[in-house]
This record gives sequence, structure tokens and C-alpha cells, in this order.
Amino acid sequence: MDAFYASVELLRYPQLKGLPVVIAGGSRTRELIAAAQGEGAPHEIAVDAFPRISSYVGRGVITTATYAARAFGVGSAMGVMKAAKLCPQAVLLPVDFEQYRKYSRQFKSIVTEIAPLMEDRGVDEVYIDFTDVPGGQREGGRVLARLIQKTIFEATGLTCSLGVAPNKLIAKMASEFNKPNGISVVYAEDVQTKIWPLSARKINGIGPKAEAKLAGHGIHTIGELAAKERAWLLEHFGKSYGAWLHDAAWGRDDRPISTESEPVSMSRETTFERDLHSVRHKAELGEIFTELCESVARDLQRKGYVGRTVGVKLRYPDFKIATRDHSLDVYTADAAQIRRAAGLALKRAPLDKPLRLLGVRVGNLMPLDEWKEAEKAGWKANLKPNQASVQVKSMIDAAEKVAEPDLFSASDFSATSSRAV
DNA sequence: TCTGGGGTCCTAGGACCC
DNA sequence: TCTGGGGTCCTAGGACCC
Repeated sequence: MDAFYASVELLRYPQLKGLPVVIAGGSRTRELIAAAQGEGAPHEIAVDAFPRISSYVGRGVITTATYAARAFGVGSAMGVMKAAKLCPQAVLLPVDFEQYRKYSRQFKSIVTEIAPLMEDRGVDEVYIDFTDVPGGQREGGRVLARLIQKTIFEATGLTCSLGVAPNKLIAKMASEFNKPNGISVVYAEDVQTKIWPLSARKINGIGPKAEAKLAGHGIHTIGELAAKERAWLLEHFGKSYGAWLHDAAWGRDDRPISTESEPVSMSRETTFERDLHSVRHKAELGEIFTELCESVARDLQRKGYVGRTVGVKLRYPDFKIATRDHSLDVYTADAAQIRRAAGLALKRAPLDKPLRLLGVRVGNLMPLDEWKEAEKAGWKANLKPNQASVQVKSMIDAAEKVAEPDLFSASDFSATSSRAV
């Protein structure tokens, strides 16, 4: 009757336990560290070959930190510069996505061998349905959780924390009770004693904004949230989110484990080492812009997808974000086509301020083989009524494009026309 | 010394169609 | 001439998560 779920979190770099070590993300971080240390040393072993965090210069953020570093107040998503103030002696390591992907695959294949109904939640988290796994109900799921934990450790040397509960919402919270390398079981009847004292922020789906708004109403814990009338929550947080808040506070969640999912969009973005201006740094921006388009195109091709909505994302020094979309009448994974569409979108974005970040996204994805079928079946002839207007619009846009040259010089896209801007 | 990169989902207004 | 819904698509912004 009860469905059991578990949420697993890997603890990265367990071999560095005891040392204050910080893993920093950001595309430039790796290069900066490489520059500081000379030729690439095997960083998992030669920790001493890496710079102290205090020598860092740049715009990176902390991806994760060992518990020894966390003792200084350093934590995920914190700017590296801020972390350097809190713990200047910490060792700085670059992110290594190759390694993470490798361990992630290993960890997930171990899980699915034991419990096949698994939902992927990123590199280091999964939900697992214990319901139909033989022995999954023993000791409330603790026995199976122990088996998974032990098998992962023996195969990878990685520790993980698991929470077992009647649904995903509670399982996720339970997984944090005993970090690292812990197991906790929470039953439906434990919600009042174990869940209600927690901060509302602990609910997966309540972020900084919702937390602040709740606090404005004097609501800090999940118990205080549960004490609010459902109607009151609907009134103040909207029909959908208000109802969800009320259900979540009472530990109600009937979302099933989702084992399959198709990607919705793919994107690439980069934060510049220094802010760039669309006029003053036109050539540099144009190059980056084209590279981003090429990267997205490669990602799409590698994974076998095409998309028909191309978007750009701009972040300004004040951290405000602007996005502009441009939909095509065909699906594509072609770098040049993406670059042209992105150029059209970019033209409609405010470019009078310096930029901190530039991104390119392709959405409205479709698997490549489906698109090939659609094309064979005469996609263009079968345009739905509203798509005719899209086509007209892109024709107008194309006409405009001829009239005035693209920002960031679209023409420098092809390798053959390398004329100066 | 400010705050990465890659995602998902939701909302809301306007266009357009029936 | 004015009134009126419902439905879908597109775009832009924003919250949130790993």
C-alpha cells in the first residue's frame, strides 16, 4: 500500500575528508587554476600542487566544499572571492565534469540494478520507487537503503545519504537528516514531529522568494505553514502555488516516479571575465556569440535533437536578465541557422548597457528521427494556421536583416569571411 | 570581492482562429 | 455594429532546482 521512495545524494571527493577543500565552478575557473599551478597535475592526489583559495582571481562560485571547509562558513553557490575571505587557507580545486559524469553513471547503474524504477534528478540525485522491490518494505525500507548505500560505496568509494518516506517530497527532506552517509526513514505519522519543526525553506519548491514572503507573514517553519488555512494560502499565494504549499506542509505529494523524460531545451551560456559592451567589444562578443551557437549545435547533434525556437539570454552588471526568442518554421541543429536566428533575437534585446553574460538556447526540441519523418511527410505543406504567421514574420525579419547588418556581425560566422568588423 | 552553468515549469498578455 | 467566449501558439519574465 505504501509507496516508498528514496533520495540519494553523493558526497563528492570523500578522499579529501578532513582537508578544507573547495571545488569552484565557472568556465574560467579551470583555466585560472591551470595558469596558477602550471601544467595540469592529477588534482585528486596532488592537493598540495594546487593554489590556496586566497590566490584566486575571477568570478567563479563554489560548487561544493568539504565539511572541513564548511566549518568556516563556506558553502555551495558562494562566490569564490567571498569564500577566500572566510577560509583563505582552503585548497582550491576545479570542477571536473568528466569525472562526475563517470561516477554518476556508475552510481545510477548500481541503483537501477537493485531498484529499476529510478528518476534521474541530475548528476548526484535520484528518486527510487521501493514499492515493488523484493524486500523493499523491510524495516520501512531501511534494509534496502542500506544495501544500495553499501553497494555504491564498494563500487565507487562514494558515500551517499538516503531518505525513505511515503512520497518524494518527504523522502527528499529525510535524505538530509543524516548527512553525509546516513539513512533516515520517515513515516507518514512522523510528519508532525520530524517535518513540522523544519524551516519552510527545506521544502523542495520553496526558494528564497517564497521563503521571504512567508516570513513576511510570520511563517518560518513548515508547522506554521501547515497551521494556515488553505483558503488563506490560496488568497495570498495564488490558486496553484497556494494549494501546493498547503499540501506540501501536510506532507501530501502524489507525484509518481518519472523514469523517462525528453529534454525541452539545450543551452550554452558564459559569464565574461569582465563586462563587455556591444559596441566597444563588438568583435569579441561576436566571436563568443558564434561559439555559443556552435556549442549548442554540437550538443543537439551529439544527442540527436533538433529545435525550432532559438533564444538569447543577456545578463547585465546589475544582474537583471533579458531574454529574446525567435521561432523558425523548421526544426534545426545547424550552427549557421541557429546563429542567424539568435542574431535576429539579439537585435530586439536592449544592448545599450554593458553585458556580464551571454547565452544561447534552443527550445521546442524534437528527436532528429521524428523530424526526418515529419519532413518526409511534408512538414512545410502541413503548416498549422498560426504557423503561417510565423513564417511571414521570419520573412520580414529576414528582409530587415538584409537592410541592416547584424549586431555582433553575423557575417563573421562563416570561417571564409573573416573580414574585420 | 558580489553572485556559474544547465535545466524545468509557471504565468500572463497578445495574436489569431473558430 | 457590437458583443463574447474558448483554444492554441508565441514571447518575456521569473522562481526554483542540481
